[in-house]
Amino acid sequence: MKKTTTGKAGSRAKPVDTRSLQMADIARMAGVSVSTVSRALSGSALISEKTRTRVEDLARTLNYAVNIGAQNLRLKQNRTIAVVVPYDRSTRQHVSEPFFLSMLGSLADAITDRGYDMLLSRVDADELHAVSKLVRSGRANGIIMIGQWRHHDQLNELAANDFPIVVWGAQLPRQLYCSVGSDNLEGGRLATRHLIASGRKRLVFFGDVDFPEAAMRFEGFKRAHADAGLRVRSELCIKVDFTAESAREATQRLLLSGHSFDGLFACSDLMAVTAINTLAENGHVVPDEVAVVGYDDIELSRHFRPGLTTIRQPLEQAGIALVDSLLAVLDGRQPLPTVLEPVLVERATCVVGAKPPTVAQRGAPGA
Amino acid sequence: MKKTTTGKAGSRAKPVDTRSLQMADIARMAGVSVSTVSRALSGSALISEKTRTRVEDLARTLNYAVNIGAQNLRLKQNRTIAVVVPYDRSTRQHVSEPFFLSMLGSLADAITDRGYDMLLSRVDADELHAVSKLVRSGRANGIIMIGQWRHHDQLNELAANDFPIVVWGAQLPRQLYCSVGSDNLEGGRLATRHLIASGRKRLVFFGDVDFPEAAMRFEGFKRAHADAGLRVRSELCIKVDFTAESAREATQRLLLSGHSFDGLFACSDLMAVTAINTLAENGHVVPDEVAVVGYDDIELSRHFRPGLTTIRQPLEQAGIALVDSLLAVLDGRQPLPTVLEPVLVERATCVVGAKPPTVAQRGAPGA
DNA sequence: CACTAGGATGCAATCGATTGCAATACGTCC
DNA sequence: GGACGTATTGCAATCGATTGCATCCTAGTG
Repeated sequence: MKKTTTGKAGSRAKPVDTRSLQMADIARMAGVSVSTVSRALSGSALISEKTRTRVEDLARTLNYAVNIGAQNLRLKQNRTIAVVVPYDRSTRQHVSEPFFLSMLGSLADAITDRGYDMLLSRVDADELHAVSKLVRSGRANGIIMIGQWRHHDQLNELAANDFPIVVWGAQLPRQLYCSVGSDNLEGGRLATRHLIASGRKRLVFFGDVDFPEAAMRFEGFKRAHADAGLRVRSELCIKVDFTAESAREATQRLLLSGHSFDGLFACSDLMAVTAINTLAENGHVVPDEVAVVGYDDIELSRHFRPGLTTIRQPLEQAGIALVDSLLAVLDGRQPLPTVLEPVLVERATCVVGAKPPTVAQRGAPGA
Repeated sequence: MKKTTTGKAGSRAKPVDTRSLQMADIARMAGVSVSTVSRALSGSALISEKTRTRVEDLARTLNYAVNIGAQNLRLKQNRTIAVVVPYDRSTRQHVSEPFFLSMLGSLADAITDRGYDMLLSRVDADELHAVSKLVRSGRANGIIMIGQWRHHDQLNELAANDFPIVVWGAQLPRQLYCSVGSDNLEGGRLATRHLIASGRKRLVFFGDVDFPEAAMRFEGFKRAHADAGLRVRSELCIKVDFTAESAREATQRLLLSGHSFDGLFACSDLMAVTAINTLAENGHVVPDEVAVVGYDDIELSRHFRPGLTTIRQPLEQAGIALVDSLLAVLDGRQPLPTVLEPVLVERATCVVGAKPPTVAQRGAPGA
């Protein structure tokens, strides 16, 4: 009942099994040894022109492809990079958050371009150490993790063991792993400075400073205030996690609180957009009464009206930098963290019969 | 200079190489054979309780993980599903198109839940046959392709050779492969009927009927007209591909053409949103003058104002159906195509001081 | 013609696991 | 005490490739 895997041609009964063609088959048909086929297909100089052509033609004709698993096993390589998207059970944030998705696209391009395969994996953010299994088990050569979350220490521990990982996120003190991220402090400062420059004085901050990225942006928020001789109003600094619901709630609470404000810096476009919508639903005009600046410049922002001014993270560069850094790590080098320059993307408010994008408006505080 | 791989303990010099731990190491340390370790770790009943515990503990302590490559080679499996996102050089559409990305998230979840890994791969839409290499080379067990594009025939050819593939897209006549998709005809009909029900009579269609999905939606568009005793105005049916630029251009050309219209059905939310913005920039009020319905219900639409009425494709179900169908195919069965029910998502126009979402408005034709 | 250099090819070990079958150990029963 | 059953364990083949080394063949040279 078992398949007798003799060297005989065997019964060519039904190809139903799609039992893949192997080198041995090609070898037999070409009348040479497996070694020769292997060498011919890998372009070894040892093989004569004539033989190589014959083997190559045969392989092409039969639609043969080298079994990568076996090849990898033998060569101890695998040309695969795992991209890990942690998800947080508590905030229920997951892979479909728009920013992550854009990042994925950018990574897919960069990885493919370099001839690697991309393995996409989600892990519970509380089980980050589990990712090491991807490498230990030979699934992937190395890992790109999107976001540090609250797990700087876990990441450090991994890196301490020479684990090939590169992280998208903030550059932190005493960081053992290589990171790629935009300059969050500068980003926060740019956004805030923009609001201040347009005459806003009572600025709201939306973000969760438990996340390193958000903490840095908050730092920038404070610096910009200091630079302008303004003080940060702690009652306007609100902890909002990266979900739309959280932002909606926070906005409503803010309106109810009665604190006045005329500007808002949100740590993500999603928050910003939700805040704007919530404000509008409550009869407040954006940007006249409240100017809003977001972060990330996701696809959404490009189509949103009123135009959402935001801080763009150069995602394409990010994908490339992440991949190249990881390849460097795999190559035994120790690449330095990459800090990308965030860019303020100022979008004109294109209301019907759009006013020119004047910057120095002054509106009555909301609520 | 070469590594002498003798059975000796060898020089434990530097673990720099991170040369991975193997079963042989565990075996040596546990004082048993490799076979025993393998059985112990895979929970074979042949192994005594005592030995198993010892081996398991050792493995855990040493942070050992079975080399999946070798395991797969031996077991002739690989528990990996490749998700292929074709990109089209001509329309320059690629993986970051919002709808694709949402689909990815949904697939990642479904695949992970079933204990498979997900390999993400982009291929040139003109080289679709190249995907078969992923399976022939043992990279993945099967393939989920997102979108049929214009390549029904190529897909059929693959499927004819018992190639394990499942496709997200329309169900077409004489289709050999398994597809999962929403009922595009019904979707188009729903959207159109909604426009007609709100009193619109001169409807624009935006889409590229070279894509089967769009063609079906157009069919629904025509049916709804017929049902209502209206005629389709061919001068208002415009070929627009799935990019924002194309939609913007088309809208402008439409406005310049002087043809009057009071409703618009776009084959994607991206088109719809772009059209709305372009209309607004040209001084036209949506939805008063022109009512717009999109397709997909991407994240963007949830946050867009005026609220975008759209046809939702149930992505979560889609991901699950795609994965389960593929698993069925891999299991040798022939799953039937899945047709998911599209849903009309009606969003109130939430302008400041929002009017109630009355449906029966009648506006002056644009341009 | 014998000898050799060197080009082309094949043999067999190897990568790190799994598993059929043989071998061993131990206890029980006649 | 010997035969036998059962519970464990190990040996060795195998998965599909790559590659060091041996072998074979041919042509060139003295």
